[in-house]
Amino acid sequence: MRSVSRSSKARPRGAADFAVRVLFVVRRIPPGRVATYGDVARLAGRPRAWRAVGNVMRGCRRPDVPCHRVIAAGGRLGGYGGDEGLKRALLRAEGVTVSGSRVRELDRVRWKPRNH
DNA sequence: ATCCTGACGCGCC
DNA sequence: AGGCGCGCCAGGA
Repeated sequence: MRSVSRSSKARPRGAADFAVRVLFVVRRIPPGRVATYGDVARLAGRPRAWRAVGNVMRGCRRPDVPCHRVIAAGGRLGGYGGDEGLKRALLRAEGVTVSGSRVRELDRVRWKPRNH
């Protein structure tokens, strides 16, 4: 047994590891599907770090990271650098029905990753 | 180490 | 239907 005694509170991993995980998760979201900030937080290993997820998204400007597929809870679009219209257009282009600032039938387009 | 800021979530008015 | 406030977490000054 590895009596490693890992401190539950302490983060043995790298400091910016959270951001890396978040980006990794977002990159796995397939086209036509969306995930809420809460979903990403949970998949990244921090169920209550939705806030931080948003901050990471804010700094993510990479083309390989489909940050437009990350929306707010309840199907609300959330932010997108102030260009909510662009986010809406991108989602619609992928087949996601968006009404106003709200994604319709969230349960249907919500990305459900398999338990790997 | 402390304080402040946020592409949030959720309840309540 | 909106808007407000509080709680949450990570990063930067």
